[in-house]
Amino acid sequence: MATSDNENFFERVYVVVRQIPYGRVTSYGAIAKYLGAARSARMVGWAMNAAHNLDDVPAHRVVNRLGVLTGKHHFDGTNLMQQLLESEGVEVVDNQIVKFKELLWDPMKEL
DNA sequence: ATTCTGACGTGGG
DNA sequence: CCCCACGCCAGAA
Repeated sequence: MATSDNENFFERVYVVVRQIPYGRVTSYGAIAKYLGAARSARMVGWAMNAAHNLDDVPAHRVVNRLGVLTGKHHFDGTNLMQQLLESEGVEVVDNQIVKFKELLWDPMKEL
């Protein structure tokens, strides 16, 4: 894309996050890597912060590489993120996703 | 323009 | 196992 590829880094993240299947989760690093910014995993998380206003972006399905709901603190409630995940059939114990490895949806692998 | 921070990740002690 | 420091890049003060 000659020049249209200059989409905001955020939007790129959104596109990937929006494709996360129901009941699945992914990590910031995985998304960053898919975007070619593996060294900027933080930016993914930062992008989510902006996505906070978008309903199209299920940020609750994005966790850190350990499967921990690190960003739950940013959600409206304290356990909103966990509730959303559990409502999708994702077990969460101690802010950590159970079987995270099995539920992990890697964009590079799936796409 | 400069400085700090941040929902990460990796590595080292 | 826990704690600390560095890298990375973008946005806000």
